[in-house]
Amino acid sequence: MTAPSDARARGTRLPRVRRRRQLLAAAQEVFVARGYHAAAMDEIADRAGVSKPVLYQHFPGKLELYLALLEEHSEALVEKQREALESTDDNRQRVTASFQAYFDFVAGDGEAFRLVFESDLRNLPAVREKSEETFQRCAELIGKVIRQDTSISDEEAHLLSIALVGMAETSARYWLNNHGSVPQNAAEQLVARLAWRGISGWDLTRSGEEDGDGD
Amino acid sequence: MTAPSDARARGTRLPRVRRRRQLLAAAQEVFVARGYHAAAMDEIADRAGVSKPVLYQHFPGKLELYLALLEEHSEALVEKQREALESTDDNRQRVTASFQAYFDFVAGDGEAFRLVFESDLRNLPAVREKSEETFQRCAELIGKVIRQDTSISDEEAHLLSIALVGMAETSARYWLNNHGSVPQNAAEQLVARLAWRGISGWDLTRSGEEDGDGD
DNA sequence: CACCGAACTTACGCAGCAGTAAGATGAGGG
DNA sequence: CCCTCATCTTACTGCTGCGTAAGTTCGGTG
Repeated sequence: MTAPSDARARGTRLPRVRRRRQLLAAAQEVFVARGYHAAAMDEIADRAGVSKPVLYQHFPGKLELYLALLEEHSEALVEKQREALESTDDNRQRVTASFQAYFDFVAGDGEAFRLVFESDLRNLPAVREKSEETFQRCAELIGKVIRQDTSISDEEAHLLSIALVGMAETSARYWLNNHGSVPQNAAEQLVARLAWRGISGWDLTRSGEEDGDGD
Repeated sequence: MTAPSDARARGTRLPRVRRRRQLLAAAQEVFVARGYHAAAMDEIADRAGVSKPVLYQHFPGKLELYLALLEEHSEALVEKQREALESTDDNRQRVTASFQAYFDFVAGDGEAFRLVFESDLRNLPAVREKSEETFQRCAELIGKVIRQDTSISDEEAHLLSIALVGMAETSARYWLNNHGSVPQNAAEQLVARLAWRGISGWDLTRSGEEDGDGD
């Protein structure tokens, strides 16, 4: 039960780029564990086995350090999502792949998803914008697929995508926090099925329908 | 364009309970606008037309003040949700009512929903627990309905409920932030339809199904 | 009308933490 | 072997903002 990252080798000098990578890793751990506000620059430096001014030789301030991480992981999520949707032409498979991508993102990379989904700095415009932009880009990727294969209006497709992304994000986060009760695979499949049942064949039913009542 | 709340009557003495209510209202405005961290006790006091120590005669500290508001609005949401689900026996109607309740909650009460859904204090256990508890209670209300009318297993029903609540929360928040593009009514209906198509008749299809591919 | 207690004020202590001089240290080239 | 420059350290400053000590005003009651 020692520190998970390298506080190892306290007192070794590192070339610039290597040190920078390590500082980012240390910062991620601390920001994820404590959130932005409770994270102290001293602790980040400590965890990297280095003193505070070194941190300031690599990043102009706490905010920029945080934004670098946020940017990196936001991009990673969108990219994962894009790959998932391009991985197949079958829309049923696309839904599965898309949810899998969300769950993978949440399950991976030292819980970095908390920076993107649970930032305690959303009141800062720069952060809010980045978060929302990421969310929207994911939704837009899905919206494009929906529009492409249906006659749903742009506006409706957009809102439906938002709802689906919200569903993915929420269930993935919940699943991770209550690990152990359900394997990732089962959780993904279940939620993907819910989503697929929701959107598939949307064209065929129109606004007035009652759709039975079996629940 | 004066201050929306009562900084009016600076210098009037108020009986204890009345002052308390007013302080809570002032605090809500500031916490909603700035978030917990950026909210200053001085500003809250100012907005109530009073000096800081008065605040401390009503609440032991910033945190307790915040928790009082969080508690109040969390309870309101769960209650709204409970009423919605009890308002009818028709499950299709229940879904509509449930989403409507979410949208109403988000649309109402000076954006108090931001305290419950977008708190920048989630890293504090007390706050995290309250938020998650609220979320779970909403899901549980829905889960109970699902289980009651289907043969879905408890675990599956629970995860499905989580997904649905996530969908509601996300779409309601998104809808509010991008007001104007769609009327509340339309947004509610659209998302409710997505949800209903997702869960209704779940029993009839089983795990292996392909369910067509019309998108 | 004098007194009392609740409601309120000004003015400060104090702690945590981002960011910054100014100086030490060590690896590599001449 | 010594000079240089990048890397790193110790030790500080300054600010912001919560919480409080001590003193003031005003409505009501005997």
